[in-house]
Amino acid sequence: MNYTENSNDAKRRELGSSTRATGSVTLNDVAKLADVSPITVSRAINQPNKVAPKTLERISQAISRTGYFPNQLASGLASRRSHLIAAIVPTMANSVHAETISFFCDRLRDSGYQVLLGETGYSEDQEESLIATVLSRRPDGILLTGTSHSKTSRRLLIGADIPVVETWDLTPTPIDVVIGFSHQHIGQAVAEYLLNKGYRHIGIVSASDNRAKIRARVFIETLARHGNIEVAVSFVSELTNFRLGREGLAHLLDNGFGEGAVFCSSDTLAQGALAEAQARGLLIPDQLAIIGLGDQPYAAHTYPALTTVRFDREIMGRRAAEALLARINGEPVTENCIDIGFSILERETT
Amino acid sequence: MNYTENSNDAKRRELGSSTRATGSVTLNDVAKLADVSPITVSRAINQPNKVAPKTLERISQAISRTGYFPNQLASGLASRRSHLIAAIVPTMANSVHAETISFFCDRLRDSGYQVLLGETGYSEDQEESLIATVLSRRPDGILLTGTSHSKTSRRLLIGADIPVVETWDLTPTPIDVVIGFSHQHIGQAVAEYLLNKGYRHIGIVSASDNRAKIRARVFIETLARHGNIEVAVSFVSELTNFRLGREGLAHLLDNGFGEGAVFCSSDTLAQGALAEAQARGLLIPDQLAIIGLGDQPYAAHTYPALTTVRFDREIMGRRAAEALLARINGEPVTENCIDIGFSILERETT
DNA sequence: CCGTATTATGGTAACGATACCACAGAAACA
DNA sequence: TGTTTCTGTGGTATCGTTACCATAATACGG
Repeated sequence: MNYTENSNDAKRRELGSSTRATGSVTLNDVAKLADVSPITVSRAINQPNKVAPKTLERISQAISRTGYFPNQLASGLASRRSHLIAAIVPTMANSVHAETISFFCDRLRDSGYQVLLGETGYSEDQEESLIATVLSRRPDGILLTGTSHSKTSRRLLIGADIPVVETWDLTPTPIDVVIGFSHQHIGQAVAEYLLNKGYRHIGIVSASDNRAKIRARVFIETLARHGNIEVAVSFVSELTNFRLGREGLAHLLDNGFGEGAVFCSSDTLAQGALAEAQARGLLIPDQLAIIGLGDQPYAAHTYPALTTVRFDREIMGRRAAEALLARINGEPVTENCIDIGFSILERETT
Repeated sequence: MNYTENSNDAKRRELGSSTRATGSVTLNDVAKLADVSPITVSRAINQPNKVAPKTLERISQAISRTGYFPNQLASGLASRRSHLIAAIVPTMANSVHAETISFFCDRLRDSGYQVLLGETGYSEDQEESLIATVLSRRPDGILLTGTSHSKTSRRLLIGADIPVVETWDLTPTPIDVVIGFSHQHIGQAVAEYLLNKGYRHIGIVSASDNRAKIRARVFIETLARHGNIEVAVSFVSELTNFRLGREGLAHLLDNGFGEGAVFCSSDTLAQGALAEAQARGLLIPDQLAIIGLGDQPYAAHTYPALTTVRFDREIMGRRAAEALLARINGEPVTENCIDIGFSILERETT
């Protein structure tokens, strides 16, 4: 009964348009119009200096006349270069990551690479499945957040044989390149800073993601060792927000923490803590000192201005992009472990 | 001189491995091992219910034995479904957009679609070139921020013949579907709210992106019409931050704006303004009332708590994803203009 | 037990680009 | 002028997958 259709199909094929034709303009159409071979059009687009000026002119006219634009899927398949870079972050809802990615995109903009985004929600399992999914797009490189990955994740990444940049942390054993800062050192540095300022009654309001936990651990250890101080601890979830900061400090205060200094594991938490302290009428920093982490844009402008730990997200995002591009282009990357450092910005809350 | 190489190549080809072989496991390898045809493996992956259980079992063993994972570039090329959705935002550094994208990704996670990210930096030109680049990846759908696009952009998008969702605004003439809220109505509603509260001395600290300018215009018009009030105006850049909020309010106060109410075009600006007011010892809201926009997580917890205009980024992100998926799957989308509305949350700063 | 509907599988030809090699003609050199 | 290098271009095969059609095998109803 569908004989008619079949013969139609056959006719269509004879006429040169296949059953699966999409109607969209292809490189071939441009080539025909410009009266050159497809490969020359391809060269005109990708290596124009290898094509004679007159030919180039004819081709670019044909391109604009047909409204052609390339199909990067086909290009990626044939050239084994997808011109895609995957970026995997815990969550974009945390503005420090959003900012890093923003700088990362900026740096990539004019390189012909585009960013494939994935969120893990701080879960290693989800990271693993995300990595598998993302690798099936054959990205030319991948940006990861953190240095802690499941065995399978590492295996997949190594097997993919593409540049990998890990960020937000340091490790002596990166998969490929790591760009970040030491969370141990931050824990220690903040502890020592507070000791030097003379604080002896110290608490911490901390998120519970891996990196925050490391900072908290070293912070607590350092204070125990150097000042024989027992730290009052209040852990909140991985995802932090203003409310959790208020609640975290409230928890400390309601459980006997009087006056002293509190290290908050993010500026968001610190800002919440600040509000809670003010709501309770505590004098800052005389009765309660607060130090945050991240140097978010608002940190310099809270009232009083927030003391915080600063690290440069612009440098991290940009250098991550540069490292990936360098690796992709086969340039040697001399350092595979880049410490961007951090600093403590003393403002008015300590 | 390279005859030897040629004959090597020929030999290699005879042996079945071509010059361009990549070494990676393909569907064919799996098919051979499972002793079925490639197309059956493809079906086993994409429509497992169409394959006999025993065959399925053999294939999935072959897959895990070989460590195969699919090449989505090839898949996309052959099936004309890239399973890619492009998301274009002004900047991820603005947390309201980052959040929207986060919810958007969440909703898409288990659908097999992934997000290709692009930032326009609030520039229409950059949006245009970004759209062209992105479309060359043949995404199955695209999310845009705002409803104002260049002619070329519109032409490209319509030509691409894929679902398009515009967000963050409303328009009677969407390209395809629009999900957002009315910036005119916000300008009017905030003006009326302040009038009803009895304020007669009113200022505005506003960003200068399209949507903020529309809100500002209607705000000013409404106050002129209904209260015969001349609004003190302080415009800042497109990208807002805390500092600009302080400076914006300072500008107003230094130019003769005494006591009254100020509408800030984002909570970020409002927070900065709040700090500036406090630094100057102004009583809030008695001497200076402030209303923001966005209901950022911290807005409920500033001290005093910030009155603001709220709209639901979760709903916007999620519904945008759902609309795109529905369109892609050919389901009818009844409404092509979805107003998610907004509300004024009265807290302590007004 | 036969004809029909359904299920499971395969062969072949795309999808739209680039890699690889070959080669003609121009330019450079002896 | 003859030889060699360089420049510009094209032919063909391929990248790894799926669409389309065909067909064998099985189930089903009377």
